Amino acid sequence: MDNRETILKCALDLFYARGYDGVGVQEIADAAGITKPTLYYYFGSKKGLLEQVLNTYYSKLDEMLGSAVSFKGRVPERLFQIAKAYFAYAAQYRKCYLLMLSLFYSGRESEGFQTVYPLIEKYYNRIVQVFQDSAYELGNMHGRQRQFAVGFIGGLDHYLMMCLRDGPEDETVEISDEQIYGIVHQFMYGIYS
Amino acid sequence: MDNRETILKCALDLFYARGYDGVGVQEIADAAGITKPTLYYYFGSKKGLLEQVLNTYYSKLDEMLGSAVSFKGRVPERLFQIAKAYFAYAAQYRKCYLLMLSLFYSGRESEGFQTVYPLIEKYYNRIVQVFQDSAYELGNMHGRQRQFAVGFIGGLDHYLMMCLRDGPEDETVEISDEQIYGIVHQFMYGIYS
DNA sequence: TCCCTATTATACCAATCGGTATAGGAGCTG
DNA sequence: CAGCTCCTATACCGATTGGTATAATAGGGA
Repeated sequence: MDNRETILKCALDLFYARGYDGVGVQEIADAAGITKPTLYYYFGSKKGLLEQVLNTYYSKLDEMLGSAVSFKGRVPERLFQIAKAYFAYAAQYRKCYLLMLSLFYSGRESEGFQTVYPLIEKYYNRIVQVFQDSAYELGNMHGRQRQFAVGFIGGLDHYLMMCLRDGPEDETVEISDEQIYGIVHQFMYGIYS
Repeated sequence: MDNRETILKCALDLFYARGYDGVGVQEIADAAGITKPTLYYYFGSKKGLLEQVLNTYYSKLDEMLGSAVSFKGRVPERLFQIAKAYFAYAAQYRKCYLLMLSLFYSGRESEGFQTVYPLIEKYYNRIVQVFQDSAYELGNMHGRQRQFAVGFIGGLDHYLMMCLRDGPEDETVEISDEQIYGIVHQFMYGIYS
């Protein structure tokens, strides 16, 4: 593993554990076993480093979600495929996923939020599109496509955070198809069914 | 407004906008028009200041949720009452609510998370209890009370964040009973109904 | 050999970090 | 008046912040 990759990995670990603002550049350099100029040679600035961390791992989400979104079928099945891809990503790239989540929830004027926002918006719109495309099946949503998308992703995010955050460090958390099905089902049909 | 209150208010504003780690003590003192020793006289440390900010506004949530939780009725009606109280709190104490949310989502090893966690856990357990108490009505939940509670609060939180965060600063965001009813209804019966 | 580019470390910068030692003023009680 | 408590500001602490000027390395092509 070359220096660049080592730095990326250490930065992710530290940002995940203590937050973007809570970690200094020096500390990342120490963890990676290099010095600050090396870090600045590759990333230019602390913000540049965060961008690279996020972009590197976000591209994986984009891929994994891609095939799920284009899956043809009825709405429950499509949402299940999406949730499955989403969960698989979150489980595999757990730290980056949780880091993105925490940045998304952080203050609007913070550098972290501003860096992650464009990425999040991108995949939000993909999910909105899914509901949009399902208008013939779901009936008139009265413009609530966005609300559905927000509710759907919000449910997944919240569930994942609770599952992943408390799990053992550096160990893959298994989420079964039954669990995923249960969550999607609840979203579709409520808790009474 | 005395110095203590001024400091609390300014700290909340700044923490909300740029995060706990993103704001220095000096900046808070400047915003409040006092000096650092005054701040340290009242709060002892930066963490102490955060604790006081959170406790001050959290106690309101505790009150507002209290009567809603003890409301007698069937599950949908109870959840509606809780959601209503929760939304009222979030709208009224918007910055503190969103600050708590962002701290809750931040890294486990950060000071912010550790400060807010005990508070969050407290009201989470109250909601879990509601589902617990409704076992006779919801049937065997197979120990999923916690999952229901997480899903319910997660839905409210996510919805609120999207509503409140983008709204105009220092202006109350109105959330109608119809909206609240819609969200609770979706939680209970899904999006198909 | 010489040069060029890519990569790295030493040593430094001003500014800010959280926090404090010290002392002075205001107001009350005796 | 003295003495006390409450509150506040000046001035400072060592450590760390994000970031950089400079130069030394190493390797490849000519």
